[in-house]
Amino acid sequence: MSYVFTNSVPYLINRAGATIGATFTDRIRDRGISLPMYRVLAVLRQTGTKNLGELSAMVSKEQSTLSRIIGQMEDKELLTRIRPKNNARLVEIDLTPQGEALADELMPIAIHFEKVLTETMTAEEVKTLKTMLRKVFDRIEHL
Amino acid sequence: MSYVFTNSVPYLINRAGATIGATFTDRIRDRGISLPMYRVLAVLRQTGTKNLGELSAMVSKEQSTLSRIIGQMEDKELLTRIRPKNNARLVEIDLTPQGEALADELMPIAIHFEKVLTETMTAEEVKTLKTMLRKVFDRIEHL
DNA sequence: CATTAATATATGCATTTGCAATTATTTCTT
DNA sequence: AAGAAATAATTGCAAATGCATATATTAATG
Repeated sequence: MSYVFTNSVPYLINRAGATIGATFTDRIRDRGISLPMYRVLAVLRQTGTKNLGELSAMVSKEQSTLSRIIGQMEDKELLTRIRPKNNARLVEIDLTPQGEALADELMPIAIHFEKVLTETMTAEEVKTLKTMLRKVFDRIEHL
Repeated sequence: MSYVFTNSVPYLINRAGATIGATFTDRIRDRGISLPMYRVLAVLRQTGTKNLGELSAMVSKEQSTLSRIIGQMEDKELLTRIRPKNNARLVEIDLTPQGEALADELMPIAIHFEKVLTETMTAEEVKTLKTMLRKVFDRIEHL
């Protein structure tokens, strides 16, 4: 079968991702945070303490960009950055109570997105979609 | 079932999309074009003449950003920008022969990506993945 | 145990991006 | 047909981004 760009996996993923991201950004703008900031809140709320490198991998942002985002979030007192005494090249990033509260406040929006995006799919289709998205991600290292 | 951010559709889509994009960018850097530029080449090669608004929708980039990207590509003589006589608020964008040649040159890379990303899936799984990505995109307007 | 290598984060700087406002053209209304 | 509204593209500007480099700390090596 011939290759058609607008039918390719990267194209379809980017189109969906960019559009969801723009819409979510609109929805959280009034809270004064950006989409990458939301992702940081959500990851930390879910998993607890992370250092910058781990967070960078989880939110799919360059470490240098994320370093600055974390700095801004620290200024907003959404999180704290502390260098552990036993290994001072790391920086442990933790949500403050305000950060946790904001993450909790935004959670219903994210739940709503998930619901609307998947409500016309069968449970099986949702499962396959997510499994394939993980598989795509895992295949990138073989490119 | 409880909501888990890193298991959500937006998270999984963004993670896959951002990582594919970064990898593809690495792969085309030596040709002197960016990922958005590649997408413009690929869409125009596939579909022919487009105006800015149409292109913006197809490559999922803000019109203002795309306007500048198109300007750069015009400088590189990859495409032309013409205001049609019959409707001069539009601008018709077309690949030059050099633009077509570059699109053709990059096509094997895109084909390779598609192959590697999907080669561990069944045909049925690929079909479901793509159908669900289109469905996700279509659902965004209901958010 | 002193040097070198490796790891983790942060910063300098040029480029890219997105929002808002602007310009240009066409369409609608009366 | 004139003025208002709508549509399309562009530009000003501040903020975000990514690459390269710098800084700081820990680990490895001779």
